[in-house]
Amino acid sequence: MDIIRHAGQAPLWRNLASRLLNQTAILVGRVVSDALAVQGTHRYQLAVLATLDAFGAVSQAELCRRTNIDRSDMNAVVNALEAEALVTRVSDPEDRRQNIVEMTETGKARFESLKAGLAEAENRALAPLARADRRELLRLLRILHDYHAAPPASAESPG
Amino acid sequence: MDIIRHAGQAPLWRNLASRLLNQTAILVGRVVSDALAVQGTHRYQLAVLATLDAFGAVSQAELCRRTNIDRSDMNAVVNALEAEALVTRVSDPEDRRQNIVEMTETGKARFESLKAGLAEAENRALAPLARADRRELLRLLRILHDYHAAPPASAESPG
DNA sequence: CGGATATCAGTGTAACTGAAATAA
DNA sequence: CTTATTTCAGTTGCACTGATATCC
Repeated sequence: MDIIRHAGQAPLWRNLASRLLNQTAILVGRVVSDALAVQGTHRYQLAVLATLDAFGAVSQAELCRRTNIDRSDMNAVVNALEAEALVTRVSDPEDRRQNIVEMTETGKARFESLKAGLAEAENRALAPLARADRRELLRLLRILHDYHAAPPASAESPG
Repeated sequence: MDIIRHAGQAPLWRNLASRLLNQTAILVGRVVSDALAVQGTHRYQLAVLATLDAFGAVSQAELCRRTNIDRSDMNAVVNALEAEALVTRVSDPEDRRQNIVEMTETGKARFESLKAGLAEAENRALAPLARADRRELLRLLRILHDYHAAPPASAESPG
């Protein structure tokens, strides 16, 4: 008799880390993206706002490195944020190749508002995991991520 | 002094489960997809072969439910597998709406060959994690996945 | 010159949607 | 008539590439 639950998937497939990561990322990502969409914001936009909040005004290239968003997409994201007056973009007088992107007061307010919705969404997304398990999951994911990710050059410690 | 490594990302962004899942899935997925590509196989194709290996001949709709691949994409995947003679597709005499998809001997051989390359790729992908950590990661991911995923209707236990 | 930046145009493709045809 | 399956045509969004102009 078949009393095994969640027997819907082939064992190999079910135990494949790559596939579990992919599927779970889609499902969890949907919860979070939906929460952001309620406030009319995109995942990429949150990345930029969070980075500006943490590091202050930086160039687009710097934003790319810190968020892992492509330079091409970053341009579009900053365009959108600028159109909503959430950030300003001014040419750096000391290096006129660069744009300095800075959060506006509106942007900061939006970011604070997003943080609240985000915490709630992540909480729903991680609902089946206890506190300790959540921390453990994040820890393991960070190890994997940092192992595979190219280090953000300008942010590395030299040692 | 700045001796913190991987300080390149904003704390919020760095600690967001949704973002870590997404990024890590991309990086790990790339390792695995590349390994499959060496054998001329797509991620979706592996999903189908693994499911057929575990459950025997089933319909396309059943494959969709068990792999979470869209019906539309599934059609294309089975087309490709059939073109390579890795599976056969015959109309079910008992329900002529359905196609019964079955692995050929060639398909079984391909699957065995894929399994070897796959194990090696997953091993490389999970390299920074010790055995216990790998098991723990899989366990946590499965909990999250199963919590959010719609259960594959026909495979659920009744209780 | 080389190297970095920002911008624009376009590619690949994973995931998804809508609708038609067929059959239970 | 409703529901399920397969199939085709098309859409959306994410990640990425190539080229150009500008500037250090």
